[in-house]
Amino acid sequence: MPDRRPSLEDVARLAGVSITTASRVINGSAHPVSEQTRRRVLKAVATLDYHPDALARNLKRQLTQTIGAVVHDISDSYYSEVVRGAEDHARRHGYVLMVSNAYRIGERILSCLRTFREHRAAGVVLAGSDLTDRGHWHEMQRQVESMQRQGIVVVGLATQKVRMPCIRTDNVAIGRMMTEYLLGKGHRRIAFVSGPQAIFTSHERHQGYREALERAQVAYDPRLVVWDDFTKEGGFRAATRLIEAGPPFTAMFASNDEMAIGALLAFRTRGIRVPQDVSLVGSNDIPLARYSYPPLTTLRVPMYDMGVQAVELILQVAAGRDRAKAIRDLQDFQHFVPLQIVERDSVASMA
Amino acid sequence: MPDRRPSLEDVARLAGVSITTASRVINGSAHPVSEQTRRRVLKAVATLDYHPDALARNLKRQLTQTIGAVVHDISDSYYSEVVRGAEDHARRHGYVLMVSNAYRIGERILSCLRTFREHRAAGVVLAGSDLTDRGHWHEMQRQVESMQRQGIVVVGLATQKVRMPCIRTDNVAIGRMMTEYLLGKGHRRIAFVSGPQAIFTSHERHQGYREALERAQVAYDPRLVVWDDFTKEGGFRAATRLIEAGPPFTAMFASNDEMAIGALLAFRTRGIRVPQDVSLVGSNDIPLARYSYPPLTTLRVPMYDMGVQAVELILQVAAGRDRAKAIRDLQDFQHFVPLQIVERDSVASMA
DNA sequence: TTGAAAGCGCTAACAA
DNA sequence: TTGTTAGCGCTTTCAA
Repeated sequence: MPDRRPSLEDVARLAGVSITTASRVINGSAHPVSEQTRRRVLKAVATLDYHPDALARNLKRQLTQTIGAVVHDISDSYYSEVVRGAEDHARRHGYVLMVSNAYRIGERILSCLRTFREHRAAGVVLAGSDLTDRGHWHEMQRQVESMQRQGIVVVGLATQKVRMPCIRTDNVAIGRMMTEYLLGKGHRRIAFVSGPQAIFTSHERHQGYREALERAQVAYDPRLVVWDDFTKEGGFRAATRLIEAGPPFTAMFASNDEMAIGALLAFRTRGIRVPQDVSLVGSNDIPLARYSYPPLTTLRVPMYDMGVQAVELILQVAAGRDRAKAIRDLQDFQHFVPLQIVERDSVASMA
Repeated sequence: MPDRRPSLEDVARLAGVSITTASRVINGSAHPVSEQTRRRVLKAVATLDYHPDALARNLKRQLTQTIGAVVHDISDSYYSEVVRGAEDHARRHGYVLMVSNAYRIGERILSCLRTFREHRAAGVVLAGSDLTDRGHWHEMQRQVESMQRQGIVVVGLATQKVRMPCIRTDNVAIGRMMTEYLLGKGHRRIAFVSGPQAIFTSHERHQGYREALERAQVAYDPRLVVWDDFTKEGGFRAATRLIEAGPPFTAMFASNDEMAIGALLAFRTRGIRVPQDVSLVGSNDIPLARYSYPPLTTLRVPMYDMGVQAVELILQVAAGRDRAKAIRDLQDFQHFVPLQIVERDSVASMA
């Protein structure tokens, strides 16, 4: 066996047929091939341990079997669930998924996009890239538009300042739902632990929080709101600040579960009991949420499905004839995934 | 601007130069190009919004800029940390990472390997694929050997029955260390929650557990050992079974943190306090470990670094001249990463 | 300093 | 039923 990667030509030569015939057999083409020839080719493939070169094939076919995913940080449960769904679905359809962590760094998001397009991805799933930075939009706008124009679908998983199809959550609704839930339990002094200022998701959830308060005629108290990272550490810091410097509160809404887990530790550290002393809710329902202590009341976001659906959208377009047109038609497509509150044990009524 | 993806030829034509010259400018070749020409080309690139085609480039160059990663399940913290390290490092060197979840299904692992080689990955990181199934080894053996022969490095992150370079943990040592730690705290009845029978990692940790017991002259009691999935659910189930049907124990060693988290819930559900009633240790030190209640005493495994190192190995080989030879030389390379116990609050002394 | 041309491995239109 | 051939978009000798 050769050290070099065998090519179709090697197979054809060994089987004593033309390269075309070999190709036909290997691809299971509809074109008729005699049983005997077929066998000879297959034999040669086995002998040489031949594996087709996807690069050459895709180059020729002018299409590709890859999809890119830009995420904030793959080790954050939210993104890993999304990616898992995306990968499962991509693989199911013979596509491979390229993944990149962009850590919400504008330049890095753009660079991932560039890399994926160079690799001729059929589409890109953009998660955790809803930066509020205006300078960044501009460049994104350029990049995404030009990708779309060239037939590469870019699907967003959050509010985007750039026009593109989205599979998303209604973050304002999330903020409202959780706040209303707490209000419904009789809480009036509700602290809000927000995600980073740098992304829209945070602002939207915060807005939902305000809206719910307003509707319930509860005054909005800015001292009850703290912004930090969407991480356990961020939640810990935010809750700590609130406990130490903020006015008293009977409930807290952490804008994602990771932060809620961090807040839980902050409370524990100070001997504050959840939910006896303070109630707590998160959002997203990451797998961990039911294993925290106490199990976290939160809101289920179908992360896995979002990954699946984003990929499905890409697949749809890729399968069509005029991709650029299909993309234009989808420009304003927005699918809002269903949301559902999951009640566990971190909330007490103010009865 | 065209809907079609512009090619180098389009750029050349617009700039009024040859395709060769355009290529030289775009690749920053050492070959001299007049300043004026360079500018014209760059201008054309901008106008057309040209992005080189990585497929064509790699096809020609006979190399590739991609690395594959086969993991068990990307939403398991262990793998997502490894992948994060791998991706960061790959990207730093201009490579893109393709990721696949194989869920420890033999056929699926093989299919990922096939896909990656077809896509001409420079190498593949194999994590969570240390299946004990003999039928599977055989096929793996064939596949991996043929990949290595063709210059594709396959790096393992766990014991492999197939010869390949590995960046790994000494799982027997892990089993021993944690058990000895518990013994050192005066525990004698130590339950062991093992990972799935299907992979070597579980058996190795189990063996370490036995060895430590033996050295300490503590009888091994099979009723104190339960096997289940390496997940929170698995840990919950295993601990529940142990509590309900097993003989009494004062400490439990869960072979990974996820399972420990699950066990924690099982204890809590039954009003068993950790560490007052029973001590608990896990392994790996996933980010969550310090946020559990109580914070988990565990063993730090440098997951991120393992990903980095696995990719580094691939990069080294890819950069060399004779790849197949470099791979042969690395065949038995085994790097054992440093391990360190992290003491938190889930263990009490039997003083 | 520039360009012509060969060819990476493959598919598909066309011919036989 | 089989084969010839023209590229896909790019890099890279080699020649001018």
